[in-house]
Amino acid sequence: MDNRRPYSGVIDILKQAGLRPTSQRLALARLLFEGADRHITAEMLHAEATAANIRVSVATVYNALHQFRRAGLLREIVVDSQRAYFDTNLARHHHFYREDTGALEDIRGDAVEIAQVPAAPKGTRVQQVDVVIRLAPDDLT
Amino acid sequence: MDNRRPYSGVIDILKQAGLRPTSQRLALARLLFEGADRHITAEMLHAEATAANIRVSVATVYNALHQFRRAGLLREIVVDSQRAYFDTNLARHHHFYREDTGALEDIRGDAVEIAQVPAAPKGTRVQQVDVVIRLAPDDLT
DNA sequence: GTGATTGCAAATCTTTTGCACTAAA
DNA sequence: TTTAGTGCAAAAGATTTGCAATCAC
Repeated sequence: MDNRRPYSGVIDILKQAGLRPTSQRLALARLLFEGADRHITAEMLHAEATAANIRVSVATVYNALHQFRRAGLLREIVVDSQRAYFDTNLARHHHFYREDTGALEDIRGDAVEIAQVPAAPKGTRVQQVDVVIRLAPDDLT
Repeated sequence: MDNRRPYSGVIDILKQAGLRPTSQRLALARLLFEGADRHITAEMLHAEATAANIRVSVATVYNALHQFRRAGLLREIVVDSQRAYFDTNLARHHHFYREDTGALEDIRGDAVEIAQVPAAPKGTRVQQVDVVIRLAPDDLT
């Protein structure tokens, strides 16, 4: 086996997901998975890649984000009806969302207790329970 | 006072919201508020208006929806990062969302118990707590 | 009248698609 | 090789904007 290549951690992540470790997927995966957990939009990721001198088209960023999501490497967070956010934190958790700035912040899963979740309607099953706490600036004028 | 006009209920709703009861606002408000509570997108409302022989432009539908929301007559529900849904049910409540069909269903506010909601970060206040239970078809293959 | 409201079309923004080109295996 | 992946530009879908025409008061 060839273990001399750098970034083998990220390469393995991609391989296990059944995705060819192409140079742009690798670069995007490094931005996403090598640091701390993060919340990101396609536009943000594309800008970061560009800033890091990685040439990727917007289409490829969208492709990669959705491939990563399908592979279970990312989770989509729906907090804005105009743009999609992705979260690298896969643990069960929830979010604070500042509507004015668009900033997202994690809430640990065990910090919110949801009791008596109603049963799913007939013919359906619960896929996920999302809790979003929307925040506004606390202007104490 | 002139009470002979039809739809005075809806007219009053608009007037109290500080919105001139123009013919298209009136027609849209009737579609929205005269029946049972409903979940609707701009596109759906425009199609309904058109089907009811009401001539309104798409832009006016968007304007009206946002004016109604600002006036507190509607609530926006964020369940899809591509389109905005509006809800005429103003009571505190939550939603089931079928990702495959886009169908929304209310969950009574008292049917979900959220315990230990964490405090809002410094400088912010909680505006709203949204719980979305995402549903998938229960294929018992 | 006159200021708010509308319609229309064009613009904008995010996301997707089609297709020729390139690169991984 | 051969097939998946990429870039680009164009298309698509939702929403907003600019501005002249129209309507409520």
